[in-house]
Amino acid sequence: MVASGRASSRVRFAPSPTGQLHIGGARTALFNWLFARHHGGTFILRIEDTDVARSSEDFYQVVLDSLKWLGLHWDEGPEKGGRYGPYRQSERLDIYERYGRRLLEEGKAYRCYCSPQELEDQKRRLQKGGEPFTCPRGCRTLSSEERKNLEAKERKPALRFRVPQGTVWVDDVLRGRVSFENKLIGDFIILKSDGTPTYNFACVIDDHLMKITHIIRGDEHLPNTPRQVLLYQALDFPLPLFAHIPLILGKDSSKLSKRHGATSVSYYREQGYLPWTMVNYLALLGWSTPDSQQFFEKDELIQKFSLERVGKSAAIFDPVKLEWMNGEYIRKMGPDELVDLLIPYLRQAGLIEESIDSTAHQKILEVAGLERERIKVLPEIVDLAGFFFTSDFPYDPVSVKKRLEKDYVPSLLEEARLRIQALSPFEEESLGQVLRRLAEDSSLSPSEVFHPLRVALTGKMKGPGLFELAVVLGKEEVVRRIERTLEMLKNSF
RNA sequence: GGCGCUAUCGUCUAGGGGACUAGGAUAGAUGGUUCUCAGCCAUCAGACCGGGGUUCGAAUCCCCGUAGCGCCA
Repeated sequence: MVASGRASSRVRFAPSPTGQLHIGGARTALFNWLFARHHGGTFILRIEDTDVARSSEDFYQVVLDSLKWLGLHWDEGPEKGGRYGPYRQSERLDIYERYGRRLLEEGKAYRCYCSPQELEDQKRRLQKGGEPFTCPRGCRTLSSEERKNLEAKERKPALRFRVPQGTVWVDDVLRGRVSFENKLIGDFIILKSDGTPTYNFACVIDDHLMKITHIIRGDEHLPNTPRQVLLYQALDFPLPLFAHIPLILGKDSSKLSKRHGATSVSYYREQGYLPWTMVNYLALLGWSTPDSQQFFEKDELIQKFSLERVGKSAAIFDPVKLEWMNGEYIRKMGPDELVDLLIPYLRQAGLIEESIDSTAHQKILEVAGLERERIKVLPEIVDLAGFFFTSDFPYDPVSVKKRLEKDYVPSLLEEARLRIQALSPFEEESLGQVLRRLAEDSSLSPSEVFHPLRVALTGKMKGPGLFELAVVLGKEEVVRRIERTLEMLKNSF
């Protein structure tokens, strides 16, 4: 099977702007992009927006933005141009019409005058009998006189492809040779009565005109492929190579669709996932290396990717593993890089100023260093580390009850306050010594000292090391927070 | 209803006749490290859809079922 591409490989991703770019579409785009980059070929973006009712300019923009965010930049397409444009099908209607006329003149297509309602009825009727589809009026064999009659009634015809007899063989890079009986396909519409092309027709013409060599697309198109192959043959176009990649399914194992909710690329972008996490995770849905490698850098992924190692069975999208992977990538990141990503979220939460001086930056850097192993998605930084930036943080009731509302705590905090105040220098090591000494002097275990103090300083039971976080807060602030906690306890008892 | 695709731990997967007491990742459980959480380390539990063949030998090849999914302006 010829799955290897040459430098002249041309592949495309052809989304419909009828919704957000979803995970499945992104994965298809990714495999095409990887294939092109691996072989030094060309990655083309084509917009299939002939369905005017469902397509929108907003979605068009979202799809482009999502692809860019993922880093799947196209070589030809909207905003980029290219020799084979236009790259939006809505701007290519005259082309489809031309080819439609050609097939009509060659007798390979005919006008069909049946109404949608008639066709619907016919379909239901035939479905029961298990018969292949034929159009109810027998438009296939209409005489010119009958045709004239119908046209006089102003009924607009659709253009239907005359499927020849025989068997179509589809050679698929991943699935081998699949056969379909022509007579079961039935003459299908190529141009609707309003003049817009059907998916199969527009797709074939564009793929040919854009010189696509490898059609890598979702499995759901495999049943469409024999129709397309028939069109290639009728139009005398050379066949490209097909590769139908497995679908991505939702938790309920039905096709992952917009209905599943959190399935759009933009959603994960907003939720604070890193673009490369998405790419890496998506690559692993349906593709793997012999050693099941989990992490790839960009160049490495391009270098290792191959169609041959794409699996055949559908995969369920697992947000839990995606989250894990995002956490891993956050931990791998350099501190400066992480800080840049965190700042927008801290700003949005009103925890830091618009402008950040070097002191502030330094503090964020330290906080990032302390919290990085806990962050799985970027916005978590707000809940995790809010207390570093504001004294007005919430006290978790459970933590207060469990760690602060004890008889020994007020005197302990009072003593801690005094000793910390006297402490100089205020460093992790010296603070640790002081607090351990305090435990000893009070006949308490270190934990009995650390835990209440942690809640006093952060409002929570969980978080970074006590000494580390205290040093970042600074002595003054630590003392202030202890005082405030004492005040709070006095009032509640 | 017809046609098509697919079928290994809950999930993502490795495996392409003997190296399989079926490997890795994730999620789960347990223990260790530690002031908590997270992380890290160690350990455990967990799968070849069913039935027939082919073969000395089948997760791997073939057939039939079954199930899931997809397509049929």
